[in-house]
Amino acid sequence: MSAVEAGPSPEAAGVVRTPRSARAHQVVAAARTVLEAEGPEALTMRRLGEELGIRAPSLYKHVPDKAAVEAALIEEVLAETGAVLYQAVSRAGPPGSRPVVEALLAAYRAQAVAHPHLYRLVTTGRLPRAALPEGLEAWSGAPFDVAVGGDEDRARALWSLAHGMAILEVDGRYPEGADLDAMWRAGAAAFGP
Amino acid sequence: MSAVEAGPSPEAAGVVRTPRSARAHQVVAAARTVLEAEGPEALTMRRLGEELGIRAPSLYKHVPDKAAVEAALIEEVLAETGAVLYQAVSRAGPPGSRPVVEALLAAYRAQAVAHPHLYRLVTTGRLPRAALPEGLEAWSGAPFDVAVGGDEDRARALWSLAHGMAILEVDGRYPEGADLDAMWRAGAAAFGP
DNA sequence: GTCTATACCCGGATAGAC
DNA sequence: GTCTATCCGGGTATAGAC
Repeated sequence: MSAVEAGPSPEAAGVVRTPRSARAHQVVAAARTVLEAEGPEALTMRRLGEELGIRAPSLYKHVPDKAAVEAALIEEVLAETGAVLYQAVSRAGPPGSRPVVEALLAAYRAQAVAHPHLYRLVTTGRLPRAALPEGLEAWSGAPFDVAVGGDEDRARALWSLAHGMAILEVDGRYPEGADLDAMWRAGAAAFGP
Repeated sequence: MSAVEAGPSPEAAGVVRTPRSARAHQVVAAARTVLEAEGPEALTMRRLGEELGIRAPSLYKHVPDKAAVEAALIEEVLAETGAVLYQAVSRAGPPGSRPVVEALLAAYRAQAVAHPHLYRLVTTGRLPRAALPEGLEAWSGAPFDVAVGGDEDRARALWSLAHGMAILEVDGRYPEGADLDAMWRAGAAAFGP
């Protein structure tokens, strides 16, 4: 794992984004639109072709395969999420403080709930690391290090808590009447100093 | 959500398990074997037919569809996991104590790591609640209530932390050199009194 | 009541013509 | 760069043999 520090953008941290042709970019944009609006079942190559006014096989001139489209989407979302989390953390107070933990969790939850299908795509199953820019994954998670004041193990535990609450909320796993705001507060309290 | 209390078995808590024909039971057993050994891509109706020495279409005389097979598997695993977690919690010390939290997390992690494909099946995506016995889901999670001494919000946060750490570990999401034992300890410390 | 054969639909992907 | 034709694999409905 390369040493990447939290910051406002991946590029500022020395992470090199994957270059893509204009047409490939359109494919990825279409994929994002379809996935966000209609979910993963709708994300088919035929559907992406439709969206761009061409036949599905033609897509393969611009993009290697479906997995590559998804990887590109994951790259976009990791970069955006990392930036949002960094913003939240850098405004809330000194590293390691309770307000920072609260701000980080609030921002994390908001991202997940606002884009549930994207959130699942990025966080579920194995990550296609080979297709992602070196260092991007670590950079996007760096705000958690800031929030806990540097302890790696605690940072990973806090990230795990955030992901657990986010994915279970997005997947509708909590019981009907559960007070999710109160649960997120309890989570912040457990990691607040 | 019906009021279900933690206990050694779902039946003891008044949860009624779904009845199934002997042949249907064999189908579910085969599904478990295939899924555990080879993962979700291998879990196809044709493959289950092979396993039982019949053609795939014949399976539909015993089982409504593939989703029902998965739901039956989920039911089995929820019952088993709930029992294991109850065991762990009931031996470790008084409800709400730090040793109980540690024992619960250790048992939870062990279950997930021992059966990663089953763990993903049960915890990923939406739960097919309509196909599950009333109360089973709540019963299987009740040990978390015991572990935190009754606070619902804290119990849900602890469950979320456990799931977050378990799924990220099983999915290989932590960086190469991460000390996962230390992370789980940090998680327990956050929720230990 | 149990199984088989057949067939349909869908989705990913390739080959080769224009 | 786009097309058409085509293959493959997976879920599953139907018809009918025994």
